[in-house]
Amino acid sequence: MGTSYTKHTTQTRERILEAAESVFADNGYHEALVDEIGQRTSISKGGLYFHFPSKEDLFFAVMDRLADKLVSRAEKAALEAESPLRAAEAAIDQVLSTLSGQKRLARLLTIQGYTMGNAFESKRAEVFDRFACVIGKHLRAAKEAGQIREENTDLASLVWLGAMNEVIVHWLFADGSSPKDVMSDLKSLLLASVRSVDSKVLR
Amino acid sequence: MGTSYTKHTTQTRERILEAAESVFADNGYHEALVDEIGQRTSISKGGLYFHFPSKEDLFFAVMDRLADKLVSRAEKAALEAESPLRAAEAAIDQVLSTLSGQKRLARLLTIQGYTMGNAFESKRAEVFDRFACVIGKHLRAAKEAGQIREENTDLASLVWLGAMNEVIVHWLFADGSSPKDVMSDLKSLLLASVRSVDSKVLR
DNA sequence: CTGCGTAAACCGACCAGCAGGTCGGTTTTG
DNA sequence: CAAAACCGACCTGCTGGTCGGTTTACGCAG
Repeated sequence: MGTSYTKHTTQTRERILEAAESVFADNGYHEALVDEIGQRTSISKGGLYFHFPSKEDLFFAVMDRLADKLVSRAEKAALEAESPLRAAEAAIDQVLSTLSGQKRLARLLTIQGYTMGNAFESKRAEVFDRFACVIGKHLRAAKEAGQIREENTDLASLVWLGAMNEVIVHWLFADGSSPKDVMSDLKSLLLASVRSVDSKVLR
Repeated sequence: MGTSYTKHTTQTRERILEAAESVFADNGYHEALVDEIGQRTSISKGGLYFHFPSKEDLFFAVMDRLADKLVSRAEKAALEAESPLRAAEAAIDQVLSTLSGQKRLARLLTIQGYTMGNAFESKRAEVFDRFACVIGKHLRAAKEAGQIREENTDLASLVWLGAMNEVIVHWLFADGSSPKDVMSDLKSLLLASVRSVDSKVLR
């Protein structure tokens, strides 16, 4: 598997990423100290900077890694679904239930991610877009399969994503109901938002 | 109207808030310089600190002021609606169209707001909750009026809010379609998510 | 197997400079 | 003439990043 660069190096990088993830998750970007990552890793600052050129790059690497994990989970779950719409459903289901077990990760992805200055903006866009694409793909398929009424699937995936995000954020602050508890309600709301109805639209 | 504290002082405070708003909007919290606020105001740092005890407090004041403005706009718009559901619709309509004309404000409320560390978290929760309440109030009324099917109106308002937020954020990054352009699609999505249907739910 | 030399990996004391906050003094207001 | 309002040079803590030096890993010759 390509990337030989001594197994040891790769392991160390991974160790750093792991620790960094937790430090960033706890404190957000600015309040996270490089030194603390060093402490938790038992790697000196110099060592850290041997593997990553800057704090910012390290942060990006952490986010990428996280997004990779989650997106692949979501897509895997989607594969096992028996219809496009179910697939989209499964994707958000997966993300929600994963995150609801890991407050810190949830925090990192939704709130802390922002805690950088302008530099991060495009990164946040990138990460969120990846999720939006996963949802969008299945929604588009669902449209072609006639499962949904909504034409604007891009917008719909944005809405779904935004809804998820807000539910998570809300849970992070007011530790009331966990995302798991509202999941079924949430899913029916989101499904209703796009599903085709045969009845006349009344209002 | 209470707050006499010399008209002059209040004016100055307002001037500071105005400038601070624009500086924060441009740069986010961390990258905003107190000195720059001083520059744009022609008030020295000392003067600034006479009116606000810290940069953080100043930022909070800016956010509060902004939220006040927007919420009252939304509620005013809701008043003129002829049904609860229409009122909820009018509220988000108002917010979206206001923000779509002011990228910088939109930025401040959605993205830059986060750029503080943990200190801001509760503030962000507070501000967003205020919007959620406005929506929630009308949604609840709509439920009682039988206009909507959805039981969980709290969740629904979260979903609406999250959707709006995401649409705005997306527009801020990829400067494609403005919120105004997608507004009608968005509204039908959101309405569909809660509206009562007479047809059987099929899937 | 052993020793050796080179380069990768790692160390940690130190630096730099930035920006929030202070404070003694000055001006304005009433 | 107070007291409020304002000034702006200065201070200070903090923290990302550096860098010369040390240790470890590893290929290779003897």
